[in-house]
This record gives sequence, structure tokens and C-alpha cells, in this order.
Amino acid sequence: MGIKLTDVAKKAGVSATTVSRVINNYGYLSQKTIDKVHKAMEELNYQPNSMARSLQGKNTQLIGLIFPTVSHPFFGELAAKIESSLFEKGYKTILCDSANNKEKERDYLKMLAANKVDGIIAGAHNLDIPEYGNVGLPIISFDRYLAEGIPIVSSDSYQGGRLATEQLYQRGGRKIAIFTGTNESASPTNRRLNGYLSVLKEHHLEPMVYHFPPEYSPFLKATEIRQILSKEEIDSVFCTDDLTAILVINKAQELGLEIPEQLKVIGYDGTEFVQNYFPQLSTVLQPMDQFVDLLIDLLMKRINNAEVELDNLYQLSVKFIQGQTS
Amino acid sequence: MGIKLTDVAKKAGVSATTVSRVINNYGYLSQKTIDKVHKAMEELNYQPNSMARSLQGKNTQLIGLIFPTVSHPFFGELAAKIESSLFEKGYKTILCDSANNKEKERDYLKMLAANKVDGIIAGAHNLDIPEYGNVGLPIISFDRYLAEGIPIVSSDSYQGGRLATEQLYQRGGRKIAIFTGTNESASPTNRRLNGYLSVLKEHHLEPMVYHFPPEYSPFLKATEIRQILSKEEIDSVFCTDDLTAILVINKAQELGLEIPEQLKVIGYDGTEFVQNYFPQLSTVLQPMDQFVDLLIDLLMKRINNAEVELDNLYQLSVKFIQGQTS
DNA sequence: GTTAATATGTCAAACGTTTAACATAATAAT
DNA sequence: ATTATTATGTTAAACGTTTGACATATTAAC
Repeated sequence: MGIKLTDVAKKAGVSATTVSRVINNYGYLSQKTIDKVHKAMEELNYQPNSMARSLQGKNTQLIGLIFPTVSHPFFGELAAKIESSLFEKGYKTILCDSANNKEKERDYLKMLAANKVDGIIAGAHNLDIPEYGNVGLPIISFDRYLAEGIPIVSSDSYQGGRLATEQLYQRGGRKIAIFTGTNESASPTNRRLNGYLSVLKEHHLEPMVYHFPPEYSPFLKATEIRQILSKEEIDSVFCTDDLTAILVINKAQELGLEIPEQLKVIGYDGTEFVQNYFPQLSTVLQPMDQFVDLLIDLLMKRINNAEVELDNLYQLSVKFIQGQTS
Repeated sequence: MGIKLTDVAKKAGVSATTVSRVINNYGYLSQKTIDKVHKAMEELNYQPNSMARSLQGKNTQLIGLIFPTVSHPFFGELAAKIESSLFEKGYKTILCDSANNKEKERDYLKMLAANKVDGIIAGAHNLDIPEYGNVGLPIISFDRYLAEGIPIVSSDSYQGGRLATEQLYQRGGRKIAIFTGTNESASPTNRRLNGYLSVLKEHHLEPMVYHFPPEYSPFLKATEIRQILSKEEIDSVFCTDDLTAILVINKAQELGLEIPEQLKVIGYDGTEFVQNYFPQLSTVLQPMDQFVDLLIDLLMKRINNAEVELDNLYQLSVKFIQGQTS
């Protein structure tokens, strides 16, 4: 098929070993030879066959990325930033959208192993996948418990939950509801709820907790939100993600509720996207860039030394962003 | 390292060849042996080494996806759907965000070749990358001219441009501006502008064309939009993407302009995201699912037969969605 | 002019799988 | 009982690269 190492050797008038030495930079080499070989590689547009290299035990420079879906702005941004940062380090990214599908996630895990990726960053939301425990690859998790010994990077959700709820209270909210996902006790995301509950308790307020299953379509969710808003007496909502907050605002407007006078809304995530296109939203900003840096930093550590000791949980602090919805 | 074919053979009490026969399903095999081998593979959690397989000339089942960035909802959705559809066909997706960076796109092209992907779907926006012409891989392009012989899948942008502009006119717009990207004459996207121009000409109206370079941040773009809206006499804007339309709406609200009474706005794309979270926006719906099906269908054709004759351009028709902004 | 250091070459094994060629069993068909 | 068919095994080469062992040539150092 393509150009191979021996073609380069022939063209440069050297041995195959010498070409390999140039590529892998070992042994004695004169500058003249190095230049000659590089020139030949350029002229032939030679690319070493990754397959053959990694058969030899070389790294594939591939990283698997397992997220629910990049069509969600939060994960889209996270994936884009991770991809970009990895690229700068010479890694390529295999994208795995688990789509809240346990089977798919499992299949992907197998595939990534078969493709001998150097490591995995996983942030999907399907629970109980024991395979994570024994893939035998460096894995770092985002915002979710996977298995013993796999470090988790997340925002300080408890603090974030408190922060948002406290803000609603400060602004006069007394009937403060929380709209969140399904109960996932093992994952840090759930701590947003705990933060909310702790603040309500301190102020002796009655919690109003609404769970929305992740498989709900936005339309279905919006419909249910509308019902809740029209039926229940609520003056404030803490949504554990920005998109839900946007639905709440849309439905509140449909119902003629003044924001923030009649209904205060605070979201969670603070993606660049939402900040750019919904600047009015009050939200809790997750430190996206720090996530990316830390995830990759930890992963690189594990790749370079599988036995390195890492913490179980890294919690990055969040920041409240005051918009006009609270 | 891991479990290999010979381990499976030993465990199942058969020869390596037999295991290979089971995996690749050729030659004579008894059901008993097949079961025995499968059982051994399961028990050992065996995954054939993809590297070794593709060294043998087997397909890698890898597809490269080159898009500007998945942090943009349009490309995020497109990427997610393509990934999902490819997964069902047994392919894995290597994600390449070109980030409007020509060098990165070039590097990625090389990497994809080195990784022996079976094919590429490219929808980035950097022009003049001659390498596309001679990667020697099946490539299908989305919405952009890459090189001679590479089919383009796009929406019927000319029709879309006409549709949106005509709608604005019908609703009473007489000072109709267009907000679009930088002039890229070779790409189909530019035809949205041409559609706009043709309608204005028919109605003897003066075109008002504003170009925004793709490297502009949303903030910068928003600032400029605000200036334009406050200075110029405009009663309607056709934005060639939804996100720009959202910026226009936000800035118009800041300026106290009533929508649609004082300013009508129509976007372009109609992603599920925008439909879910900005349902009020009038827009031109691109047939996302048809894009995905066609892109993959064409790519598969090229993969299975490199010489297959394909059209240069596939234009899918768009649909106007009436919201409350026009 | 000897010695050491540097530079390149030859050769072959290895990575894990596929597959062709050939051999031999086991089973079924006549 | 002979023959054909089906099932499995043995062996070895191949994919493209890396790397160690060893040999030899060139250059530099004293």
C-alpha cells in the first residue's frame, strides 16, 4: 500500500535500521544522516505505520474519551478542550458517546482495550459497570464513581449546591425547589442535592425535591416543569444544570411569571456556551479549564507510572455567577 | 501483556488456527468447537489485538471525523449522531477538532493516515489544504469543497437563503440585512448569501451584507452586532446560523427593540438543541438525520469500492420553521 | 599511529494475528 | 468398504516496525 520504512531507507541511501534510529532517536547519528532521512521522509510523505509500531510495544498515543454525548454543550465543551489539549501533547482522541446506554459503554470499553489506547477519560453516567475495575488501563473519571482506585475529578458539588441555595435564600426565596437528575448516591453530582438540603435545614425550610430521569427528552422535561410551576407554590428553583434552568425560564415566561420577581432561577455548569448565549442566567460556574488540566495531568501520571499513588477524589471549587434570573 | 490468541487456543484445547478460524469465520468448523472457543474467549475476556489484525490488512474499523469543534451545538449534534450511527455499524470514531487551525487539520490528516483509518468525514472550515487531494483514503465532505473527486453533502443553501429572506419580506421586512461568515466562494455555505441577494434583487431592495470572521469570539461578535443594530436602519436580519441569531435577539432586547415588531430575526441550522432551548426562534432547519445517513452511506460505498462513481454535490432540501422572532 | 569515540550497516528475532498449503482425523454418504 | 465431505492440526510466511547483537568504517584525540 503506502510508503514504508524501507522505501525511505532506499531513498535516503541508508539502512532501515538507520531510519528507525532517526525516527526513535537512539544510538549514534550524524546530523548529515538525520537530515538526509528527514528529507526522504518529507519527499515521500512518509508516516510510520502506527499499527506496526504499537505491536512492538510502542504507545499508540490514543486516548479514549467516554462521555454521555457531545451534543450536550457541557460535554461538548469538555470534550473539545480535552481533545485540543491532548492533541498538543501528541495524542489522538477516540470519541465514545455512551448515550446513557450501558451496553454501548461496555462495548466501547472493550473496543478501547482492543485498540490498545494508552488511557481513558470517562465521564458517562451509567452505573454499575464492573468492567471499569479490570480493564487494566489508566483511567481517570470525571464526576462519577467508577471503581476502586480510579480517581474522580469533579467540582465541589456540595459547596456548589450550598452556594446556589444560599443565594436564592439571600435574595428572598423561601419556597426553594431543586430540579435535579435521578438519585445516584455514589456520584459527586448528587452532592449538589445534599448542599441544597443542608442550607434548607439551616433555615428551617421545607425541601422540595424534583427528580428528572436522564432519559427524559427536553420536551417531556419542559412539560413536566410547566406543570410543576403552575401547580406548586415555588418562588425559587435551583437547577443542577443550566439547560434545565433554561427550560424553567422558558416555561415561566409562558406562564407569565416575572423573573426574578416571582420566580428566581439558578443553574449549574456555566459553560462558555451558556455564558455567551444566555448571559442573563445566574449559575454556578464549574472550572472547566481546571478540569481539563487536572484530568489530563492525572492521566499522564498514570500512563507514565501505573503504580503512582493518586487521591480518590479531586474537588475543584466553584464560583457563583450573578445574572438577572435570581 | 494481555490475553492473546494462543492463550485462548490453549484454554479451549484447540490450535491457534482454529481460534482464528472461529474469529474470522472461515473454513470448516463444528458447532462444538465454535462454542468451545467462544467460551474460552469469554472466560479470558479476550479481545483480538486490533493492531496485529490491521497489520494483516484487516480493516481498522476506525473513521476519522474532522470538524471545527464539537463545542458548537451544530457540530456537536452532527458528531454525536455520526458517532452513534457508525458505532452501530461496528466502527469507532476518532474525533478531530480542527479548531479553525489549518496546521492542526493538516496534522490530523497525517495522523489519520498513520492510524490507517478506513475513511474520513470532514466538515472543517479551513480552506486550501491540498493534502485532502492525495491522502488516498475514502473521504466525504460536509458542506465544503475539499478537492476534486471528494463528494460534498450539504443543505440546499441557496434555497435556504431564499426561503429565509422571502419570509422576512412576506412579514413586512424592507430593510433586510444578512449576518454571515467570511466569504468562502468555493463552499456551499456561501450560497445562503446568494439566495439572500437574489430575493432582494427581485424585490428591488438594497442588500446589507455584514461579514463576521470565524475567529471572532461570541463576545466580540455581540459587541459588533449591538453597534450595527443601534447605528443602522434595519428591520430584519437573516443570520446564516442560529447562534448569531441568538446574539442578535439578546442585543436587540438590550436595546429595547421589540421582536418581531421592530426587528425580525431568522436563523439557520435548526439543531435539536436550539429547538429545545430557544423554541421561539424562527429558523431554517437543516436535515441533520439525512446528513448523517447520506454521509455514512456514501462513505461506506467508497470504503467498499474505492472506484465507485459518486456525485460531486448532494444537496438536501431545508425547511422553514416559524417561530416568534419573525 | 594507536586508541577511543562516533557513525553506520547487516542480520534476525519479536510484537499478535491471518491465511495459505498441506496433512490427518472423524463423520457421513454410497 | 470405499469415497467424499467435514473438521481440525501443523507449519510457516507475511504485515511494518523496533531493537539488540555484532561488525565495520569513519573521525577525532593524544
